[in-house]
Amino acid sequence: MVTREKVEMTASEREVMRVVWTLGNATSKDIVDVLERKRDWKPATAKTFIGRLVKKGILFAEPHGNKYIYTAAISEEDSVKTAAERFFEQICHKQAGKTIADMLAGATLSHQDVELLQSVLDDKKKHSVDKVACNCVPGQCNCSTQR
Amino acid sequence: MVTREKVEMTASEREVMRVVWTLGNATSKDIVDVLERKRDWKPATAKTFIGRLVKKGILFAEPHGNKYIYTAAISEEDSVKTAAERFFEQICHKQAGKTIADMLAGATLSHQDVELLQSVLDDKKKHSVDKVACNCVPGQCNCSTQR
DNA sequence: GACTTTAGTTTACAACTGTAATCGTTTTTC
DNA sequence: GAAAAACGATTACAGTTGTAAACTAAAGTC
Repeated sequence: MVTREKVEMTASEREVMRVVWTLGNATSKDIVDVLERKRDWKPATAKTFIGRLVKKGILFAEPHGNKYIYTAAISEEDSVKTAAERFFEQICHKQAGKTIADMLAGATLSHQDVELLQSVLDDKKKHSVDKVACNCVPGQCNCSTQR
Repeated sequence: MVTREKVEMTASEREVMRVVWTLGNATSKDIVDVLERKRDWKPATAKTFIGRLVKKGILFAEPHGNKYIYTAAISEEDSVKTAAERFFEQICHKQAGKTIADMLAGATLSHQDVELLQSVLDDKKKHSVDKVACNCVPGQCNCSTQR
């Protein structure tokens, strides 16, 4: 099993982090309560994930009396960005555009989102290339035969 | 452990599938060769993943003499789409726009990609909303306090 | 102060993953 | 046709993940 440079978390661990990101400071009770309702987790289950996140250094546990106040060691934005990167590492660079277009098509967007996207896209227009370079090894994509 | 409706695959299994998607029909040798070079996998390792994919029904194994010709049971496009959906299930709907914008900013795009994206975005403009509805349980995002 | 609740820690345990060696057959190859 | 190579199946085994009970110690409650 390969050691990952960037600490990554599982989907379940992310559930815990979302509570912490939302609240800023969270007690285990906060986390347990939210996930008991959302995921029907027993308190012990949430605690297991809390413990694992602390061990991984993704959650800080500051002693506060006899218990802890938990805070996030990484921002939600960074974490989502890292997860997105990992996602795109699994597909050919040439497919990124089409894939993002699919995501876009499937998303519900606000006017503000659309504006932001338009400005990013405008910027991309200035830097778009004739052909996106393939990052695959031979046999893992048909770049040569692809348009 | 929850049973997933849609069959999903791990990153390693996806490596195998990419070879099959690329070649259309692949022998185990094709797969072994590509991944021996790319990932330095021993032949046995690739074979394990082939076996698991067949068992999951993601790979078809058609007997051909004494060996098999492997073909994909699902298209790469569908598979990427499913993976993307799973990704977005993990974050608040309200963050989707920003997240897609980040992905866009980080991607290398062809002129054609930009055109496609522009047309999707144009369509989105017609259907964008004032406020994206939050899909989170209380305590897992700050919708009320967010712009 | 005895009893209950709460928080954190330890232990459990099966399924999933990554990584492969070994084994039993076929198929080549000389 | 005997030896070597190739292929698929079986077995192995440690680390990860999901799910949680049990245990321990502190804190609040009557």
